Amino acid sequence: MIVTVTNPPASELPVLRKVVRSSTSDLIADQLRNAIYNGSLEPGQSINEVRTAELLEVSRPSLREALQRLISEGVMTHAPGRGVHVKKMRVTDIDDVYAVREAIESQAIKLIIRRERATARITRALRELERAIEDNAARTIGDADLSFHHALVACSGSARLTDLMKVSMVHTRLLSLSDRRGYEVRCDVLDSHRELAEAVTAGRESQSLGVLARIMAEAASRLHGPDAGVDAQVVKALDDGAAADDQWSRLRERAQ
Amino acid sequence: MIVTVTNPPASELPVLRKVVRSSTSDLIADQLRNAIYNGSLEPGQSINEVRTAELLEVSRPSLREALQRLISEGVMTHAPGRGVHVKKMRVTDIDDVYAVREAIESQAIKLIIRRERATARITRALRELERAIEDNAARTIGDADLSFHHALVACSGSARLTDLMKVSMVHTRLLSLSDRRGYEVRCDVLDSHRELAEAVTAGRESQSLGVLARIMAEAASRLHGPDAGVDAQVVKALDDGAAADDQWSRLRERAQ
DNA sequence: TCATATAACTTTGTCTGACAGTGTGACATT
DNA sequence: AATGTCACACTGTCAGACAAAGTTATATGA
Repeated sequence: MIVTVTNPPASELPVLRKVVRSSTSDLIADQLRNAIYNGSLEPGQSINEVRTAELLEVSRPSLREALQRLISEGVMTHAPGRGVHVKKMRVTDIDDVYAVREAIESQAIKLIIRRERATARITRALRELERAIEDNAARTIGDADLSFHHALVACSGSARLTDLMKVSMVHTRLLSLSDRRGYEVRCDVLDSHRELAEAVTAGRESQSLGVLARIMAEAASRLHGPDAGVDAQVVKALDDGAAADDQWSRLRERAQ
Repeated sequence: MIVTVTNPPASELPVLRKVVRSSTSDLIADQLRNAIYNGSLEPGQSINEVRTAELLEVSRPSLREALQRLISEGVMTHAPGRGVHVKKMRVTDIDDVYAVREAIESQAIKLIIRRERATARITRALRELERAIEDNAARTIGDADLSFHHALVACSGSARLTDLMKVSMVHTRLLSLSDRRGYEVRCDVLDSHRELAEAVTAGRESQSLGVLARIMAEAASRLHGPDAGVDAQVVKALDDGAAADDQWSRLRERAQ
């Protein structure tokens, strides 16, 4: 069989991947989203368009495009005439966010089990969680916790569910950050998550769903808890005080 | 107790609602989304920024903001250097969209039953569906079908699930519109939906979830069906040929 | 002194115009 | 037939502008 050398079919060059070029507004949205996720931008904080655009060295239109993105993700809110603010979660948001997460993750579990998908990522994420708990830093544990749930959904192989999970992660983080008690974690995270990982890996559907429901309910009730008040005005920073990204600490100051 | 007359607390004037002022980009996004939903804008069609902006009598930046919105909703896609196109669903999208819908609607059902929420809207939507089936117009039936599922989720009272359902509706519509056979509906929609409505209203959780799963699976398999090919290049218009909005038929022509 | 009204300032919302970079199609060339 | 070249169209991004809306500060009157 003769194969021409010039212009070989894609299958012959499996090394080459589709080139990904992100637009400016994509990059801006990513930065802002990360800044929110890691606490550099606090809930309720307003985004000054000119200053932020200057800081990022982009034009105002590009920034505004990115903001639209974040607004439709529910990560920022738009107050007409008053601009864009980082979404500040209220008490009513707690159950709502966790309802969505239970929807996404339950479905992911069903898909994983029914389609018998590989669960290596989940066990790997569980090990990361174990390690984070040893370090005993709330922020690290929180990250590992969310990563675990992301891994769970990613295993399902559903692109859309995985995307939804990504924004739900930010929502969850915003819930904690909007809580006046700041960032907290339950001490029994590891047990329940290990149980979940094992049940999913073993293909025990109803048990998995049960454990998941329990995890969600407990997380929600922790936020609801006595004198919780996600509604609070004052917002505490993350308790391990990990140095926030330089750029964004600057932004936080300058953006008033 | 003395209450000042000026600036009365909101609770005293329950008639007054928060004024909603939509931004231009909001309105544009709505128009484009509707145009996609009712088939005026076909899957794969590209959006010429200058022409579309002229047509809507808005500036290019405002249009671009709206497009960002739609892109992040997964209703349009962005090809770098080549602009924005109406999302063209592929075979792999079928199961993905229905997986998300099952996730959302299952959770909605659970919430409705556990929180014992009113189900009037569902029965009302069912009656609309009955009426639409009598008319025997595929497009009307499709609308009523989706409205039913939207009503179901809205009943749950979860704002986020309801929002997600709204975009899932457009995704579902895009699935049908991307199918070369055009718009079709199963003849047994009514039976299954009536069964679902009754089960939910009666609070029978597992039965409801079962019926829902069946509805989703059947809808997906219809699209997968023999010689289906959502991947198809040619796209048939809606079969009842309801006159598409004047403005948008113009756009379709002019936007190439 | 407190509350309201006026003024000054800031910021948003939107538009116009501009221009380099990239994609596209026609045409010439090898 | 494949490649190279050119012109054109469109996108991606920016700077600047300005009215409208919000915000803060100042002045005025009870």
